Amino acid sequence: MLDLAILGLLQEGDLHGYEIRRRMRDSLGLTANISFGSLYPALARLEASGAVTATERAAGVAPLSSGAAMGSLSGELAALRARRTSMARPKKSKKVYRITPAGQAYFAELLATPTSPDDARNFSLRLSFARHLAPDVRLALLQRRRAQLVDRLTEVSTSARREELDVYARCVVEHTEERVRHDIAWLDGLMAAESQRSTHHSISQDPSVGHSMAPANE
Amino acid sequence: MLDLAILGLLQEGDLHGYEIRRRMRDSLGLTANISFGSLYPALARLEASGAVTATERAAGVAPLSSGAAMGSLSGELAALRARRTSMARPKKSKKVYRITPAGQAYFAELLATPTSPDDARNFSLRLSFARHLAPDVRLALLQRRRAQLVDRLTEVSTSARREELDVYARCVVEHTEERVRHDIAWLDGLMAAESQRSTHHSISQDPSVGHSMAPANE
DNA sequence: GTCATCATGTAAGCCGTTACATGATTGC
DNA sequence: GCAATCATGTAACGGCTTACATGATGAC
Repeated sequence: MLDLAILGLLQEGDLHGYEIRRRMRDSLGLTANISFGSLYPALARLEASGAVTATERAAGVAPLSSGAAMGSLSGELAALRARRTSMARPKKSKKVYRITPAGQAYFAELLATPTSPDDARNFSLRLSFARHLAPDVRLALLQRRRAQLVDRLTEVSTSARREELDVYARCVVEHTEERVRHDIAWLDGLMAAESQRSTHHSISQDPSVGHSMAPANE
Repeated sequence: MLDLAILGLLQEGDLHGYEIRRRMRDSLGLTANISFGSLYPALARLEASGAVTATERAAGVAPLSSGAAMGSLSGELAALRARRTSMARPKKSKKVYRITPAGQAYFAELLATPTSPDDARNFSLRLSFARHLAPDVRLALLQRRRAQLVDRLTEVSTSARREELDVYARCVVEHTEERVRHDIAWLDGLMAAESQRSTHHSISQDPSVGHSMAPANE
């Protein structure tokens, strides 16, 4: 789950850990901030497994962007220069992560693999990265989620001992049910949009819009 | 969290583990079934700490309540039948749990204590049991939750780099935001109902309605 | 110069899961 | 008698949190 989120964010551009956390909060549908205690070990693991590479940015180095398009080259140079000039090996410095081809493969695998506790969080995360999926896989994702919600709805209405519940418990159950219905309607809307897109797919293949390959911002 | 749910359900009447699990699914707002691997150890812990007592049905042991009010009548019959028919001490039998005064105290403490990861699940659970709370504590619970959601909303709208997101990520974020707004409106409705109730509190103190002290069903 | 914020990490532990194993009850 | 379901448990493990510890950067 964490791996998927990290790799997905790194597809948009190079980032350091702190920034990854911020984006998880407000780019993904995540309710709560992920903790550093799980983020940094995850990054270390991904680096060890070759899914990402880390370039250690030393103190007082100019940011990437100056003139060129992709930043890591100047970044590496800057890091080297900084290491030469000032401190030999700063104990703590900003580490910028970049996804590798192996990491991209891993990401694709994670994204396509259905997960066993297929809850809302998992689904939201996958949907956030849905532009990396083939249209049919994407549609399957939506349909699978819809089927789950429908299952849950019928299950809830079947039990139907709602009259025995007190006001508060009942209102929680009803609110839950309402939310499920609402989510189903939402999914229906998304699926409709999907089929519309698929009819126009010869015109614009890539559903990505308004996306700038921004480097890690400072 | 689990302890709170278990004890809360046992306040409605005696239950065995399997039934507790079912009620967690459809009486509480729980999305997924709790697993037995966490439920049974939790029950064992609660029993060891004296918060609940377990009467083993069909073990030749008479249930607690011979003549008294609470309704384990069917339990007694089952025990009698089991004693008549077969083995003296079956290795596995249905265990019916009952909350103790100590358990009720523990429940009250858990219910009133605000939790650090104060997420939706925690809130739903507490709200389900809100009839056990004093009106002011209940209102505080609602207000605290509302404040959190509002915080989150402003936080999300502050970041507002939504334009940089692709269609899918953006629609996830927007749906999340919409859900938060909807939840806030829901809470507002609940709080309005609360203040209405408080104006009539001399007429009916106990907000519990339509609740039958059902024994563990078979 | 010091305070808040940014930034990276480690250690301990909780809470829950999956997978496994077993026994009792009920319907046919 | 056999299958499905009800019912109780154990063992191993995983993911994520809190609390702790440290260092760099920028504002004032």
